[in-house]
Amino acid sequence: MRSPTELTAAFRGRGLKVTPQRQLIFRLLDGNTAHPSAEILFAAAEAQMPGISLRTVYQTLNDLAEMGELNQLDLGTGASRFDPNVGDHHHLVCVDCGAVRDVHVSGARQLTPDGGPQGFVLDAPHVIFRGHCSECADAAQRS
Amino acid sequence: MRSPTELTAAFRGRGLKVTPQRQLIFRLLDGNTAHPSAEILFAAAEAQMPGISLRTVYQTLNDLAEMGELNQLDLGTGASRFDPNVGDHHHLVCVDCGAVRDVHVSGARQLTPDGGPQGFVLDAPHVIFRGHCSECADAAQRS
DNA sequence: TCGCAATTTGCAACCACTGTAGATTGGCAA
DNA sequence: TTGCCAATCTACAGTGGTTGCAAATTGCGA
Repeated sequence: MRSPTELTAAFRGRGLKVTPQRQLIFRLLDGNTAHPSAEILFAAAEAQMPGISLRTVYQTLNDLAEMGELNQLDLGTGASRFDPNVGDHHHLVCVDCGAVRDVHVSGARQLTPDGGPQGFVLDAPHVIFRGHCSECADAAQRS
Repeated sequence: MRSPTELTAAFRGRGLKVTPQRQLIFRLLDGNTAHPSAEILFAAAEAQMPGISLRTVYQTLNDLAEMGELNQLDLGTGASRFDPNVGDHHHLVCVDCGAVRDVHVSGARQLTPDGGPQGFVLDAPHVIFRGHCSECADAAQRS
């Protein structure tokens, strides 16, 4: 995702308006590596701008995703997670608490389906490592 | 997933009962490579057993997944997809129509996160290739 | 500064899925 | 073979995540 300033220009260039609500969401996402859900972002936004609606958060996230500024991830954690890092990377997912961490995986770009793409026109592969984060593994150990 | 006959024994062995509804679902999944959703399976089941409930389909799918006979896949297509193939393989997903195809990917097992597992205890990686299947790519071409 | 299209908000609706309860039934034990 | 009872089935309500809609508001180019 580009900086809040650059996004402001990008939105205007598309005929989209730049509202205080959107600027707040830009700032909340800028440099955010927590892979927040819409609800989590809404909670953070509400703390700074009481009265902002969840609907507006969804709307802006969808706009950003459509512009390619944001990756929407479906990792089986219940809600979609939003990732402002749109570079080449992959994900570690804790199946207990839903924590998500970015990771680089060398060799991932070179992966191809054995036997060819089966007629599909394919994007780059996405690698998901599921498991238990240290906190959850520790908690399970103790119990 | 094992054969319907073996599943019958496995269910009884766990103190679970084998009902006509469950046997039907076993048969619908046996050798099924379509990665159906619960709704799709329900529609197929209802055709052969009018009156069967969606709740029962979910219940049985959950039981099978818990027993490790079925993989539940969250691929961002709206609903969970169920895969009776529990061997080592990966997936091609059409982002237009939601079609899913099994693929083998040589080298996938060897993938690891650069910089180590970050404290996570990890399962085997899962590789997802998103793209457009031939039908959807053709349809987009024509329009 | 104006005007209008884009946006925001609140709320209803929708989809996928799960909880619950009462009626039913598989399957073991006698 | 029968009887019992826990497991199951169905119907329906409820939940969580997300989108549709309409009325009121507002950004921003002319």
